[in-house]
Amino acid sequence: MSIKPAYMTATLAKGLDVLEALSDEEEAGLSDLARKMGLSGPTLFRLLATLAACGYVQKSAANRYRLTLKTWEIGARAVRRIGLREQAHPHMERLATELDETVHLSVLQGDGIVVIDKVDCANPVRVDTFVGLRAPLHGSATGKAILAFLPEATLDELLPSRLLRHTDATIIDRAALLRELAQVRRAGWARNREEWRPGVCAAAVPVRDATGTVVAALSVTVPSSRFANDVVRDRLVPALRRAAEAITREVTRKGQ
Amino acid sequence: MSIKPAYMTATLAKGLDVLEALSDEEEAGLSDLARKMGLSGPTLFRLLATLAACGYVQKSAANRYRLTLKTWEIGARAVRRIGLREQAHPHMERLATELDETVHLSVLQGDGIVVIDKVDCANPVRVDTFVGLRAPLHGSATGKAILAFLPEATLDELLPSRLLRHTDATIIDRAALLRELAQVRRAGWARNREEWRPGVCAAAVPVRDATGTVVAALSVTVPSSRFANDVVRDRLVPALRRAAEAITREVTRKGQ
DNA sequence: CTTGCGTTTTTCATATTTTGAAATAGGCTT
DNA sequence: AAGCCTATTTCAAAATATGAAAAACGCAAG
Repeated sequence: MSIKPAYMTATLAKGLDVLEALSDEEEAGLSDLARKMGLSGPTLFRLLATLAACGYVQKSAANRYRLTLKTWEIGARAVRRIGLREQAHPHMERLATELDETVHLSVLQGDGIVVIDKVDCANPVRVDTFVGLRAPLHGSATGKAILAFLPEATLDELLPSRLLRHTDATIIDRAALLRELAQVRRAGWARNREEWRPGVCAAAVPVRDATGTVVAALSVTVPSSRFANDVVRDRLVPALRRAAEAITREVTRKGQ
Repeated sequence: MSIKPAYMTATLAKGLDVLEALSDEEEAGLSDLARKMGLSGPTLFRLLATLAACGYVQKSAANRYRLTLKTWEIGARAVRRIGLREQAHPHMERLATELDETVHLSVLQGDGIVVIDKVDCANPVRVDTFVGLRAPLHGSATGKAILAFLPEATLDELLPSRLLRHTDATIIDRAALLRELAQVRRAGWARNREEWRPGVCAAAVPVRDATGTVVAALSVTVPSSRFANDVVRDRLVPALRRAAEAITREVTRKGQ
């Protein structure tokens, strides 16, 4: 993974790659991993020993390695610093109950969005998601709701020249996406109709902080069967908007 | 941080230390951090460049560095693999409502416990905690509830020879702690009376998986003023126990 | 109990990488 | 414009990481 800019300590990069590789699997053996990553046995052995010594990885009696929760712990502090989550949560619960749909709070992270909190609905027919889930910017309602309010320069950096196709409905034409983003800006909400995962739709609104900057997005993720246009317009979007505004007020109050 | 066992690639260890150092602060400048960590400017510069290239760190226009959510994202997958959380959450909500106290789900991680989920109570007088919080094994109800059911060998490894004192009430005598753990085993629940943080008490019960192994602990964290003995015995503990059993049943069912 | 294969761990000489001093370039303040 | 602090770049020296090969395991099958 990752490009190689001028200054780069190779060993650290390799170690981080190991971390990432491990996060893909329940657990892994040394030689398997070495093959998969193109590292020599001894090298990976030492990287893993270091990761283990630093507490990022655990080695079982059977010589299998797995991630500990240390990365998560470190990251949790970063998430906590965003704040927002505690203040948003009660509103998300209310929303999930009112709409009986799964509600997500997500933020921009790298070239995608990441779900930092969610509240499941009671409805047994629901989409499988989880806190920590990453979604593409151009293929998610959340992504579009955030993209639409970004400075143009940032947007250019974030959008790759070739938008990846995930389903038949994915918007891969840059101009078309920009048109849609303009529409999102006008309407104040974004939608995703099976553009990333078949059968999955969503509606999202931006969440602003006290200064009016968009810092996150609030969304409901809905199976296609329940995503009729009028329901979205008359039920989902108004409720989302109310919740987002309530969150902003909350943050503004708490902020001072 | 961290000891230096035989096999250890120094560069990776340094890079990980940088990650940890950054997690302590909102953001940091290069020279400050270099001083604080005892690294030379250029070295830290390269480590940060690598961390940035790999997406773990972001560099602002003003040359300030801060963690991204990448560590959290990686860790979130590990947490997700534990499962448990989704299944436990509804029971935790019920418990928080019933008792009007903050409920935590925590697991063993390194030489402490880490909160992997929580549900706040409505009561405005409550203890400040957060998902991702780490607590000492011997100074928390959760820690004791987990310790008590560990194989003796593991327990020996986990408990340092000198238990750290956090408050006047902290149990720092190993023999006393072992006696208390025996008591926890007998009673099936553990308590913490201001042993870690002044004013903060808690009661915890172990959570077992389908095989009967203790995999987590469920706890209520309560300000001292509400932690009367009879309340704990008659109200908190029975409710905790019911919830923990319900979670175990849930996990057992879902597992097959 | 032995043999043998696959894995992990250790050793070690070599090549590479990392390192920090010093020089350079930016920024910001006065 | 001068001064001070921080970030970057360069570069030769020094420390480190590297992988081949050897050694140690662990395990399954004979």
